[in-house]
Amino acid sequence: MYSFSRAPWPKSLIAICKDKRSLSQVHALMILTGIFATGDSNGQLIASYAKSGDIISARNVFEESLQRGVSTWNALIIAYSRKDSPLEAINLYRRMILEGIRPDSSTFTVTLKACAGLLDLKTGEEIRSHAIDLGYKNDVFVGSSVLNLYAKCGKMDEAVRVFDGMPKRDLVSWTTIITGYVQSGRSLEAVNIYRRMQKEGIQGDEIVMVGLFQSCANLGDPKIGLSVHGYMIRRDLPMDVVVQTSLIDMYAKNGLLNLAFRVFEKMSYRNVVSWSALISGFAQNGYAGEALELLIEMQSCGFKPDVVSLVSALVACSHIGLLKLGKSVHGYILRRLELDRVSATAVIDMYSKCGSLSSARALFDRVNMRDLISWNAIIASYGVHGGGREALSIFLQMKDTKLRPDHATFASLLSAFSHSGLVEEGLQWFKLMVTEYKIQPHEKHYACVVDLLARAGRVEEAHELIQSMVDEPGIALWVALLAGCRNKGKLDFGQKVAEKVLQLKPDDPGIYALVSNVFAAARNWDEVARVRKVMKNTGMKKVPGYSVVEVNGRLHAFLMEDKSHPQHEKIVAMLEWLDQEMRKMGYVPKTEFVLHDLEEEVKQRMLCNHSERLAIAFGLLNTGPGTRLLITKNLRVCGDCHAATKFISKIVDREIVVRDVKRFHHFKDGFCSCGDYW
DNA sequence: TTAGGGTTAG
Repeated sequence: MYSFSRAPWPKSLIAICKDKRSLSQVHALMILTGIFATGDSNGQLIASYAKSGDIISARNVFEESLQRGVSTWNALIIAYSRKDSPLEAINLYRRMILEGIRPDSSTFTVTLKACAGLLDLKTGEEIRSHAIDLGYKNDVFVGSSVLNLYAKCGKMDEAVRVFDGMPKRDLVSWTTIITGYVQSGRSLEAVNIYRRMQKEGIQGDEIVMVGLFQSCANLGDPKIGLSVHGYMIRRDLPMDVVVQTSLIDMYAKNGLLNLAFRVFEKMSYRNVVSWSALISGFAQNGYAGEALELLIEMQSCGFKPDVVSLVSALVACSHIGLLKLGKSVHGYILRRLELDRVSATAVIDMYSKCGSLSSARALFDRVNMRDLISWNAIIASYGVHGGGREALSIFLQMKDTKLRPDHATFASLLSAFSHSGLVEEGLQWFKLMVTEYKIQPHEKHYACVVDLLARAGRVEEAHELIQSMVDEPGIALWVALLAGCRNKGKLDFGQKVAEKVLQLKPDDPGIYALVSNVFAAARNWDEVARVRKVMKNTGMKKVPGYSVVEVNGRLHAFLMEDKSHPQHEKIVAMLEWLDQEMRKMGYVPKTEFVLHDLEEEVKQRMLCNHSERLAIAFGLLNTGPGTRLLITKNLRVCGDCHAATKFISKIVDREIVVRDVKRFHHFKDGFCSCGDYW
C-alpha cells in the first residue's frame, strides 16, 4: 500500500506516468484522497497531460483547480507555447496578471517567446518592462528571451544593446545573438561574434554550429564551414537531422554538391526538409535533371513534397525550360497545397523562363498579396522577353503601391531596357535610381547600362562610364563592352578591350571564346591562336554548345555537330531543304561567327550543325503543323542562327521561341521579338 | 522549494 503521510508524493508519482491511462488513474486517486484540491501538484499534472498530447485534460485540470499557484499557470502557458498556440499563452498571461498572480522568470521567458513567434514587439516590450519591474532585469533566461524577441522582430541594434548589457551570459545567449545576426542577413557579424565567444573561452555546441553553417551558406565561403564540420567530427558533437540539413545547405550553396551529397547519404534519419535542401542545391547549381529525379525518389521513399520542395522543382523546370512539368507542378500546388506568395512567384518565374510570358502575367494579375519580390519577378520577366516598355509600365504601376523599389527592381528594369534597346530610358532611370531613390549602383547596374550603351554601338560612352566608377570595375563590365564591340563590328576598339579582358585572367571559357571571336572577326588569326594557347595552358575548354527542345513534355538535347541521334539523317535532310528555301529568300551565311580559320565552305557547313538548328529541325519533324517550338540554349544564339531562324519561322509558318543564356527570342513570320537588337 | 523556461535546418 502507498503511504499518504508525506505531502510531495503525487508529483513524483505523476512524473513517472508515461502514458495517459496511468496518468488518469493517478489523477483519480488524487481527487479521491483530496490531495489534488489542497496541494499545488496540479501544475505537474497539467504538464504531464500536455506532454502526453492531451491539452484538453490539461486545460480541465487547470480550470478545476481550486488553488492555482504560479507553477499552475506556468504549466498551462508552457503547454500552449509548445502546442504552437502563442496567442493562447499570451491570453493566459494577461488573465494571470488580472487575477493578481505574480509571474516568475519562467512565465516571462515563455510569454516573450510567444511574442517573438508572433512578431508582436509591442506586447513583448510590455512584458519586458513588467519583468524589469519585478526584478528580473539580470535574469539570463529573461535576457536571452528579450534578445530573441528583438532579433526576430528585426531590431538587431536593440538586441545587441540588450546583449551587451547582460551581466551574465550563457551559451544560449550567445547562440541567440549569433542566429539573430544570421537571420537579419548580417552573416559576417555572426562569425565575428562567434570568434568573440571563443576568445571568452566558451565552447560551442551543435546549435551554434548550425548558425555558423548558415552564415557560410549566405557568405558563399565554405572555409569556416569546412573547419567547423571537422571540429564537430573531432569533438564527436551530436549530428542530428537539423545539423546535417544545415550542412547540406551550406555545401550546396557553395557549389560543393559532392560534399552535400555525402552528408545526405550518411544520414540515418531524413525528412522533407533534408530532401528539399538537397533538391534545391542541385536545382540552384544548374543540375535540373538530377533535382527532378531526386524529387521523384523522395516520393518513392514515402515523403510528400511540400511547398518548398516544389519551389525547388519549379526552379529546376525553369532552368531547363520544361514547361509541361512546370505546369503540372503548378497544378499540384493548387490542388494539394496552397499557392502562397513565394510559390506564386516561383510559378510566375517558371512560366516566364519556359517562354510563356502570357501565363506569367495572367498569374501575376491574379495574385492578391503582391510583395516586392513578385513585382521584381514580373518586371524581370518582361525584361528577358524584350518587353522593355511593358516592364517600365509595370514599374510605374508598382510606384503607386506603398512598396519601394530596391536594387533588384532596378537591376531588372535596367536589364529590360538593355534587352529592348531603350537607351535613353535606361540612362534616365539609372540617374533617377541614384538621385531620387538613393540607391547606390552596384556593379550589376553598371553592367546593364554598359551593356545598353555597348549594344547600341555607343562603346566610347560605355567605356567612359566604366572609367567613372569609384570601385574597380569587374571583368563582367569589360566583357559587356567587348560583346558590344563584337556585335557592332567595332573591331579596332574591340581588340583593345579584348587585351584588357585577357589581363584580368578570366576563368570562364565562354569569355575566352568571346575574346577569340573578336580577334577572329578581325581576321587576326595570330591572336586567335594565342588565346587558344592561353586556354590550353590553363586547362580550359570551350563549353560545348547544346540546345534542348521540348517535344510532348520530354526534353531532347542536341550537341553541336551531333551525329549520334537516331533521326540524324532525317534532321540533315530537313536542314538541307530549309537551307535551300532560305537561300531562295536571300539568306547569306554569316561565317564570321565560326571561330576557326577554315575554308568558307567548311564554315558554312559548321553553321548548319549548330545545336539550335538540329533542335529546331528535330522539333519540326516531331510536332504537328502550327505547334510552337521552345528551344533552350546554354550559350547565346549566334548571329547566323538568329538570321536563319527568322527565315525558318516564315518558311514553316511556326512560332519558334529560343531561350538563350541571356534572354528570349520569339521568332514569327520572319521576324524576331528582339528586333535584332541584342 | 523537486522542475519547469530561452537558442537550430530547406
